[in-house]
Amino acid sequence: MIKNISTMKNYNQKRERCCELIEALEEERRKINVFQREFPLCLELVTQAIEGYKREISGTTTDNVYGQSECSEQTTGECGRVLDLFIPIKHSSTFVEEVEEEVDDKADDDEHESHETNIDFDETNIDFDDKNMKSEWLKSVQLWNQPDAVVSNNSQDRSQETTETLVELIKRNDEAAEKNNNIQSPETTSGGGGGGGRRGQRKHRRCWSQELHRSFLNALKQLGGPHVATPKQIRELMKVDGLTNDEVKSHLQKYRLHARRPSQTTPNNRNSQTQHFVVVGGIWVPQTNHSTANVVASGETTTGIYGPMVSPLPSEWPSHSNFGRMISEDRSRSCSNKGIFRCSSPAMSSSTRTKTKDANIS
DNA sequence: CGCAGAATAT
DNA sequence: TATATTCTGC
Repeated sequence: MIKNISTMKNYNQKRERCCELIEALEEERRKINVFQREFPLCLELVTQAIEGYKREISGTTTDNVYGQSECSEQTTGECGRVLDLFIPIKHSSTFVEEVEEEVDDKADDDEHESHETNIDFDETNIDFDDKNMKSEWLKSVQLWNQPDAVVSNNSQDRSQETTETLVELIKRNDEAAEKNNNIQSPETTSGGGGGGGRRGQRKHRRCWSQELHRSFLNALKQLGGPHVATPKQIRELMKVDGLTNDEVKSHLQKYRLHARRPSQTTPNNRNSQTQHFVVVGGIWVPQTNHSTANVVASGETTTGIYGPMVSPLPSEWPSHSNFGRMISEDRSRSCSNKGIFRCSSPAMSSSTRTKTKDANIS
């Protein structure tokens, strides 16, 4: 009895969900269509997924209730994966969202899904080079999430795109993502009118596109380097709408970490403190010129953002790279030391800085 | 309190 | 690994 009810309910849920997904997928497919050449497989996969779902809600009704997992295997190998990957795109429908969130949470807590209720395509099943696939997919997903901005943007450039690589597409995607970010971040606040609250709900991940990062670096530069610049200042300088201090702070933290590590690759016999300086200097002075760039470039091939970020944009930097002009802007914080900072004693490392600075002020 | 930075979580 | 969140000290 109860079982039946819950079963029914369950089924309806799934059905609803499928419809939703189909719609979403179809929309997505339209979008991918534009990139058909670049993402033939994606297109295919999405198409298959759609078919799979359609079959699911039309044909195999009853089995479905119990046979969800079966479907994932049988309907299309991809189907399950596709769904899996698409789940994160929660469109509207609070209900679905609710359900999915639970799933998410559980999955978060322990990757081992024992809840029979839902579609859990064991991620571990997916062994073929899904790792790559997935990341690619995710990127694509991001892409499709973009408002038409991307589409138009891309279709516009399309002619040249023929020769462009995925990477470049993705870059473009990044840029658009930035726009998107600006839009979506403020929306985080309240989940709509009602009871409100809705526990923590992590913020949308800010994606630091190249543009954004460049802006960040630019601000950093103007402020006198990663060690003197404060998140707030940076944010103000960047003038990016929707960018929060926390985000900048986090990014800055990461940046500093990256800035520090590569230093070890450049064994600078001195003490570690000296190292900081050299390297940091290298980063601050992103001259295309090899001697300095070297420090960074040779150090890390890994990141792709931090090292490369500096060198690949030669045209950008030199133009405003008048380092002498330290826009000392304002703020008590970023005062005096600016000009002399870099040449000042190595002893003044990041940790010391704050105190020194404050001491100077007070 | 707000901010910055480090530490930790996801 | 990249970003978010929390913890601390000022």
